[in-house]
This record gives sequence, C-alpha cells and structure tokens, in this order.
Amino acid sequence: MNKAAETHELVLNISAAERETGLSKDVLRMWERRYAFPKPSRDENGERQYSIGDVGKLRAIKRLMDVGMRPGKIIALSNEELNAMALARAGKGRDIATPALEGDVLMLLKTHDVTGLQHALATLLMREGLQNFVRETITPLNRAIGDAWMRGELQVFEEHLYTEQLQAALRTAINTFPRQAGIPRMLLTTLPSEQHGLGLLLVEALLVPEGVQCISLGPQTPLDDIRRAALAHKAHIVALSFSAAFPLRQATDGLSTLRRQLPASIHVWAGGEMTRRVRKTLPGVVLIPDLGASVNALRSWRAHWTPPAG
Amino acid sequence: MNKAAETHELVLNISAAERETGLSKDVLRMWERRYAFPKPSRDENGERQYSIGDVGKLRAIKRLMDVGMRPGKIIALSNEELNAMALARAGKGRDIATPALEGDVLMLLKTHDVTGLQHALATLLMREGLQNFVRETITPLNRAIGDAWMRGELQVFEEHLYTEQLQAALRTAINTFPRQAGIPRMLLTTLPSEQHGLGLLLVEALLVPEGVQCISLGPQTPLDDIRRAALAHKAHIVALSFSAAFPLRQATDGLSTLRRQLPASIHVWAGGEMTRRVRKTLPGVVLIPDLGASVNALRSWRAHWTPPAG
DNA sequence: ATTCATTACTGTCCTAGACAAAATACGTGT
DNA sequence: ACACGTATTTTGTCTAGGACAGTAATGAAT
Repeated sequence: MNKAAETHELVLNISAAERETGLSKDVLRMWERRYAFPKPSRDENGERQYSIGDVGKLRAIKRLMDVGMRPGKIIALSNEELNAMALARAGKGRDIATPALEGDVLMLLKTHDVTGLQHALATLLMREGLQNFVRETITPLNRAIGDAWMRGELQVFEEHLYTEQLQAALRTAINTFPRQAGIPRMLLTTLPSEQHGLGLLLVEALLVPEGVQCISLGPQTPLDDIRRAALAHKAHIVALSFSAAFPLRQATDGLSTLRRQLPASIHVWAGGEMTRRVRKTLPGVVLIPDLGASVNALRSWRAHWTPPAG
Repeated sequence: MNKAAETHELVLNISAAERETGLSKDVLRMWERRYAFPKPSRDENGERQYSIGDVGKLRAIKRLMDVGMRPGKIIALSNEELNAMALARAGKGRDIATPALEGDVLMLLKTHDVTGLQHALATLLMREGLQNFVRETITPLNRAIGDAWMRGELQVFEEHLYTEQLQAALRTAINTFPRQAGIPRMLLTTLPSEQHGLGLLLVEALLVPEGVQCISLGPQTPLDDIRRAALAHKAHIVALSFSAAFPLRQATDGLSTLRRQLPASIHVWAGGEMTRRVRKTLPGVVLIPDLGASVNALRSWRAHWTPPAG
C-alpha cells in the first residue's frame, strides 16, 4: 500500500500534514523539537505519523497565527482554549447568527442539491447584478463557508462543489460583458505556491464591469513569467492574490522582487485574506485587504493616471 | 532588506529556485549531491545562490521530465542538446508542418493578442458547435501547443493564458445548455496530486450535450471524499482525469482502491494522456485513452443500464 | 509617551545518512 | 511473441540536529 492509498487511514505523513495545515515540514519538525508538540507517533521506518486530532489542533493554531498570535504563546493550550480564543476573535464585529441566505446555501451544500445550488447562484446573480452579487452575497457567503469548514461541518467535496459552481456562474457572467480593449489593462495571477484562483475571478467580476481589461493567467505563474507577461501585455497593473494561509515571508519577498523588476509605471496590487496580516509597508505595492478596496484602488489609479504623451 | 530581496536580479536563493523551477528544495540539494548539477555559488552564510542560467537549464530538464524522461539521463546534457531532445520528441509521429489553424492560434499567443485569441476561440466554437469544437479543433490545438511548449517556443505565461481563455470559452458554452437532471449522473474530478483540470472540462463539454448531468468537483479531491461524493450524489459514473506525467503506480493504486470502495453499480472511468501508458488491466475500471472514447463509453453504459426497479 | 538597544522567539537553511517508491531490466512461464 | 512476477537501478523524501537571520517583545533612557 502506498502513500496515496493511505488516505482512508487515520494518520497522515509529514507531507500530508503540511498540505492539511499549511505549516511547512521544517516548521512541523522544529515545533516538535522546541515545544514537544506535535509529537507524532512513528511508523516502522521511524517516519512521523500525525493523528487527525493533532492536525486539528495544528489547524486551530495556524488560524490564530494568521491573525497575529505567536506559536509559543498558544501551542500549549488545549483544543477548547484555542477554540474559545478563535471564537472571541471571530465574534468581534460579526453578527451572532448566520444570516438566512448563507444558511440556505450551506443547507443546499449539505444536502448535495446541485441543481438547487446552481439555481440559487444564478438567481441571485441575475437579481443583484454581477458587482453587487460579488460584494453583497459572495463575500459573506465565503466567510460563512470558511467558518463551517473550520468547524468541520463541511466535507472537502462539498467545499469543492461550491467553489466549482461559483466559478462556473462567475465566468459565465463575466463573459457576457463585451470584451473591449479597456484602460487599465490588468494582469491577474498568483505566485506558484498559491493554488487558489477564486480570488482572481472575484476581482475580475468586480472590475470588468468598470471597463478594466482583465488578462487572467490563472494561478501559479513563476515570478519571472509574471514580469515577462506584464511587459508583453503592456499591463498597467499587475494584481496578485494570496489566500489566508500563504506564508507571509514568501509573499513579501515575491512582491518586493516583482516590484523591483517592473518599471515604476506598472502598479503592483496584492489582494486576498493574507494581506491583512502584512505589517511592514511594501513600498510601491498597493494592498487590497478586501474586495471593496479594489474598486477604490481602481478609482485612485484612474485619478492619477495620465496617458503617455504621443 | 531581507534575503530574497537582495537578489539583484542575478541570483536566486533556494526558495526562489524552487518557485521558479517547480523542483523541491530537497530535489535541488539531492541533484547537487548526486549529479553535481546544479552547483550554485554560496553567499557569505554558505547559502545557495542559483544563477539565472542554471534555473533556465533546470526548467528545460523539468519540461523533459514532465513527459517521462529521467533526470539521470539528461542532467549532464548541454542546453543545446536538451533543446534538440525536446524538438525530437515533439516532432515524433506528427505531420511535418503545423496546420494553418494551429499555427494561427500559436501566432496569437506569441504576439500576446488577447482579444484576437478570445475572438478566434469564440468564433470557432460558434461555427463548429461545442462538441465538434472540442473534438476537431481543441484536440489538435492542444497537441500543437504541447509541442511548442516542449520546444521551448512558448513561455509559461503564454501557455497559462491559453488554458485560461480556453477554460473561459468552454465554461460559458457549457453553461448555455439547460441544466437538467439527466441520466447518467457523472462525478468528475482528479486525485490530489493531479492539478490539471482542463481534461474534466473537455469531457464535460462533450457529454453535457449528450444529456449527461456532470457534477464537477474540480481538481484534487482526496480519495475518500471522491467515494463520499459519489454516494452522496448517487452518481452513476465517477470519472477521473490524469495528465501525461502522473505516476503510473499511484494512479492504478488509487483507481483500484476507489473501485474496491464503491458499489459495483457505480462505474469508474479513467481518462487523460496517462491512461495510454497503462498496461495491466484494471478490473472494473473503464479506460478513456482519448476524448472520443468517452462518447463511446457513454453509449455503452446506456446500452447496458437498466433503471432500478420501482 | 517615544525612541533605541537588547533579548527572546521563530522560521529557514545547512549537511549527510537512510530508505521508500518508481522505473527499468531480466527472468520465467504460457 | 506476449504477459507476468521478480531483481536492480534510479530517484525522491524523510530523518537528525546545528546554525543563524529576521522579527517581535522587553526594558532602559530620554
């Protein structure tokens, strides 16, 4: 039996643990050395076997770290204490109950009603228009689904189905807009270790109706290809998306390298959950902490931009 | 200024090299030990500094490995020899000249004409209809683009752009078909280590017009979630897609595990380039070596299927 | 309260050995 | 000639612990 087939068993090897928690192998080993947690059992070859429980706790820790906590302070806490902390944080400025709409969609997902889900998304999109749909409906919906996922209420395949259907709906809607050679031209992509491309589609959905010409490369473009693509397409703006778990260091490194390699006339935007964790200022990089900020940033860009002479 | 930011455009640290080549840090270090390539210089802390040239050669090697070559055989070759190999491989068993249409699209890609590309794809799709478009146009086009990629004629970002635009066009076309609760219901996805999802979309494009209800989970669903999803959605068929480079053993293991865990009434299909390498017979798994075979397999399924009593 | 220097914390890199998994080569039996 | 099972080779991933750079927290001095 090989590694891939282990999936249905109750333990994960270090690669799987890395994938599931977003913590690098080096970090997992280092924590074990320093904090004695996690302390995975070993298989017959001495390789680490992480239990589902440990992975759950690691996820809880990671989530708190993503909002600024430090591992040394929280790694010794129990699962209950971690959850209490997360709740205390999450409750801040959030409605107590899940609003009706989000609850409805969650129910459709949990009952595996594909047709109902497609219908719900299509109806909402039609009724609200593309931009409002993204701003008013998708943003809270994504949050609700993320929360449910964290609480373990959603299965992986249910979350996959949601992403897939939402992508289909958004793409269709975006494609109904006439493809024009608008200004600015915006290049959209993610760095190679970021595979979530939904953020790109959401930005596209907000900005295409504003007359932006979006050139999306999909996820995972090597840094140097982003540079080449920006030059080749004469992009005015390069926008990268980062999900919550993206390693902060890797992101800031990538962004400042890119910033240095592109002419100053090309703006660099960084968006996605991860950007809320950024503390130090990145000169010449515009942070887009939420979707609404992208429209503001666009307005600001247009206010300052002057067509090149000639 | 931090470490990665110091790269004055001439060298990359090991993280950056991993990002740019797709080869893990472990592999980069191991190759250095075993094959004495790459042999990066070191900075004042003894950390590896990869040159642009080395990264270029590593990329060429990675491309060849992705089509089945083994590192030991090619790592010692010069850049010229690597290119020659790529050329030889791409040309094998192909017409001498690239047909006009494929050449046109390649030209659009190389000139970075987004609008032209969108227009070309949309026009072809309209003229030929969705199914013919996939069968007659996309199949040879993908091959031509794969060849060009092998020869190093296409940049990463150009290939990304093609995939993205094709996906957009296909999704829009698929979504124009009325969403019906058709028979069979087919669950589409890939295993966790397979991230290419284009194949799923192509199958969907061929089968939705045939009245199949396609439920796509996108790429990378854990094996056990595929099982759960198949049961939850009462799928008649589970179809997995594998790209050319997928490890044979991992695929056959995954498929037979899945086959074992699903009731016999649910058929399992395996498609994609990789399936052509399968030698041993997988009982209860239908191999779909090319897109056309999916339509035949569907016909065969329908001929044998009888609705459950009651 | 703000600024600066020091200390503590945390992640990533390093070497080098071991061995698991994949691919290939080499049988053997049909 | 072809399928199938078993060595052998090749290749990738894991292990351990040491080193140290960059960041955050702390304390001291304005």
